[in-house]
Amino acid sequence: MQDLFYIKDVSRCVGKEVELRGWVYHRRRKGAVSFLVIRDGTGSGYIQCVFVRGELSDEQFEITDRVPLESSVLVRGVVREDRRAPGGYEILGSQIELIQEACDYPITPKEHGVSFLLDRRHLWIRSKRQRAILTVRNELLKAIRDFYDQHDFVLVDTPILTATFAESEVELFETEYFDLGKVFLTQTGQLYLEAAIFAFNKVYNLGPTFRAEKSKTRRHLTEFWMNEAEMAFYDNEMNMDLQEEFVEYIVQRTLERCRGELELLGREIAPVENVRRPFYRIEYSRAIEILREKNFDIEWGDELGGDEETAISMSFDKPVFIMNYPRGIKAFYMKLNPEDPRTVLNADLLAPEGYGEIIGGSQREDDYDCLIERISEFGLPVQPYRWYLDLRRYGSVPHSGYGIGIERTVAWICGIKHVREAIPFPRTIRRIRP
RNA sequence: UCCGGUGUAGCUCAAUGGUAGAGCGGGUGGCUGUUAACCACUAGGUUGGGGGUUCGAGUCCCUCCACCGGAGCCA
Repeated sequence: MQDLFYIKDVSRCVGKEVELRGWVYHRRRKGAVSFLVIRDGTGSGYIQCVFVRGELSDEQFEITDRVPLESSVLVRGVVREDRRAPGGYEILGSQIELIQEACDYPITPKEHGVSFLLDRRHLWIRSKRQRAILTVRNELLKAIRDFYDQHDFVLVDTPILTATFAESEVELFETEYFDLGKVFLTQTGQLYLEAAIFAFNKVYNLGPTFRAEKSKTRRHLTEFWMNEAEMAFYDNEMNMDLQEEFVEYIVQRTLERCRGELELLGREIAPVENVRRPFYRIEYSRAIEILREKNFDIEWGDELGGDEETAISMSFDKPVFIMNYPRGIKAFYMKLNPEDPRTVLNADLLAPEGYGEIIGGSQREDDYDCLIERISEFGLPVQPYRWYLDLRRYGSVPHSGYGIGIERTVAWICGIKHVREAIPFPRTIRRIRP
């Protein structure tokens, strides 16, 4: 097969005749010279093609002057360096073929509202900013997989259709499952990862999860991606140590590979560079004190809402763990704190700059009887958890794990305020298309 | 579900209760180095739907709808 030319390789092709295949991003004409900026989706992805009347047929020159934006074209020409060209390289075009003429592309180089753009998300992802964000997402996911590979974790894919549910109050999407009644789209693969540590010791998953909550905030999607990890013989401290190493790695690796994208997005780089161990660790009780000092009307035992999380995360210049929440507001599977049984051995990690919770983690209850008690404390039926309880009967060990929200992490790294731009095709309460 | 906000040209937005406009985009023409090019001309509207007040409603009132933001809940 013949090698295709890609814009990302342009610096290696100076002086060569190339065949560029891509889409018209921008068009200008100055008299007998017309300029087409073509993108092909590779690298930074844009190159200026220059066409001079007389150097190609009138018919072809006409195409360069008329071709609508986002039409697909093939351009033949010689690559050269030129200071006047954006990016420093351009193609002096000798031939152009219109592959398909785009008709009335709806997204123009001017401003559009978010609603308009989300209705055209299938086209919007071609834009510079959206490509930058999705590139960061891609590099972040690669960094996540590499981290686990380097730390002897095994990828265990957890099911999306499930019959059990881990946290009672969360609303789930339901569907009828043949003769077996109602099943749910998963909200977490954690219980399955807990089973898998007995086979592989350290495991992780990476995939979509679903919440039917009617949330309408910048932090929520109904379908979002989560990475969860579960480690045998880890206590809550070791769990936090690992999360620090993990977050530092994925953030710094992504920064290293996506500095250009972050600059394009206008992201301030210093706070991202500052994401280095150690992070801060405070008790839930201390968090309540801090909030009361800031005049929040909050009592020990209350949930931390969005505003509270923002206030705490703004108080620290690095991510901060909030440890040992009251047992009543966290999930049944979390191990009670032996030093203060009013609380559990957990930690939520809040990203700085007001981004709020990106990780929730805990040590799990590993004692059979305690777990049964906790299930009933939450008013949950024991039957669906029979297999999960088995794990406490056949070689139970102390273990811990966590889950990180991919879109929230992407939004934080990119410095964008809404998670819906951090996923290619967002699903929200009001949006299922495109 | 609750609270707040917004619906005017393809898009982004103006318009004291008194003739519905601009910029961009589209179309036509001009320009031999443009950088969101520029210049000239041009087409484009049941002001979200319905009802009401008024001599007169984009503007005020009622109602419905759609969307946005936030709360609750959560990653």
